[in-house]
Amino acid sequence: MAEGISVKKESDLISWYNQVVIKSEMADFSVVKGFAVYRPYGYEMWERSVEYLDSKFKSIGVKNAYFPLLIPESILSKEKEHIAGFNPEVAWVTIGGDTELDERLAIRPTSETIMYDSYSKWIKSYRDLPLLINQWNTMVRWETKETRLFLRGREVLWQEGHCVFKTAEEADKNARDILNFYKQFLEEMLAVPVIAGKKSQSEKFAGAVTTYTVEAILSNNFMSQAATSHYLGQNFSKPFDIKFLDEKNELQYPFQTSWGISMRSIGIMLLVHGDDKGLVLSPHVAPYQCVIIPIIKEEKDKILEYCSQIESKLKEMGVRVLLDSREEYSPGWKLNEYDLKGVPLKIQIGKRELDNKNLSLKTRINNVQSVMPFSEIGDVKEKLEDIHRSMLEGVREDGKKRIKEESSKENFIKALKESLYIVKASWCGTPECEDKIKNETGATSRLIPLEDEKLINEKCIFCGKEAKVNAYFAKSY
RNA sequence: GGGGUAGUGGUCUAGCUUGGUUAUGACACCAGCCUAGGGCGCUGGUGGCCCUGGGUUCAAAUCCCAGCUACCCCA
Repeated sequence: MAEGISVKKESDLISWYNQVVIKSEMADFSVVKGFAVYRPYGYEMWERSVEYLDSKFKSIGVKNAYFPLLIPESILSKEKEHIAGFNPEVAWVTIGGDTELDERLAIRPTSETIMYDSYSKWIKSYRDLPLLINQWNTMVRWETKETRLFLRGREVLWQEGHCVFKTAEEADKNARDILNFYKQFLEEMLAVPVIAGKKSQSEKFAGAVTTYTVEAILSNNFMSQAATSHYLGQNFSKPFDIKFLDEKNELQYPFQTSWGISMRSIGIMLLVHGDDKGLVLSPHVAPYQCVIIPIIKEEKDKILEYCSQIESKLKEMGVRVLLDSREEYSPGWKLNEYDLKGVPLKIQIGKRELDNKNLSLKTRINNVQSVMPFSEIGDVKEKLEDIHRSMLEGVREDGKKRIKEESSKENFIKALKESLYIVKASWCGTPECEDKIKNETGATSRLIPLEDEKLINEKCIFCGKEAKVNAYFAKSY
């Protein structure tokens, strides 16, 4: 059984994170670097996430499909920027059995190329568009940096959507609509507030025209990219020879999007909400939304019967509930255990509750205790919604305080170097300037707001040239 | 890409400097008893290729080299 967390979240975020993830039995390291084991308690949250997102995608007509794991080098290399971006982290298959392959095969780092090879055969006419396909799979990127459970692996569970449209407007709208789904998912399911924006030239996806992103703010003033959605323009349709005849019988290259969210989103939720006692889960993804802990001194049978009564009532209401009537563990032990596991609501039932026909509730987020008459047990659902809301709003408020508009270069560098706060500043947006910022501070631009904003300053905060946009800067996980 | 730190039953660890009986302790786990409002108590028990491979030595958990894994710092 699990033991407590021995590191404070504030003093060492990564040690704390590893302990929380492993001790709560969400995930574990395997023998291969960067390849994690996701255990039932963690995987169940991913399943819930998949279910939510899948129905969102399907609501706009996206269908699921499956494309091969392996991509021939010649196909992967068709789009120049794309291969240049991914080449350093591709894992290759070069031998089958004991036969050297004529052409090496990439384990997909992402599937644009292999999918668009098929798309070029399928798309002939405007009547074939839009083509809206998604796949749930895993990809492999050979990370050389530290790998982390959920947050950065060499093998990553995710979904990748790949859509094709007649016009640029439709495609760009699709990329933005999907970004909005991601934002909704992160906020409604994981209680993680995010900021939506565009990526800079150097941070965008290799081969994209525009990369849209949603980023979460962390307690150490880092930002973490939770999902991205790319408008690809005709960058892929041209090299892959995807063409359609329009209504006027003219050949056109279509416009494309690709978009993905991975298990990293779960890791971000853990970072954002966890505390020194362990996980703090939103009721919307928690495997158990509440746990009933019997406290037995006398009248054991009556108390247990009352517990079962509460359990079946909650189940009837559609609440995911666990009745832990194991006698070999004390109530105190169980309270700590379910704190570690992040169960949103604990219900303690002893003689007091039995006699008064009520329930003692304790919330995970703030450890507040309250008493509820059994007759009002229907309010538990509402209580769970309250928990989700205060998790979301609490972090949203906290996040706002971590962002500062800045126009002094000196403060900008100091703030980023020491992660004092997230800096919003006006910026020229060039890759050269971004490179220098990264070298000097260790931070990068995380996003540029979607809507045009009034510039904080007319000059770029770093190089002093003409500013083009406002941007958020922070170190990132 | 460069440098550093660590790896001992499931977990955390002692031992390593200065090589030498049966590898230390706590927790967890198993059996039995006892218990219950924030990690109950007692008794007994199971469980180790001391990360892997090589080297030095009469002798290696201990010294040396390499690899693997995790973590940290720098670019």
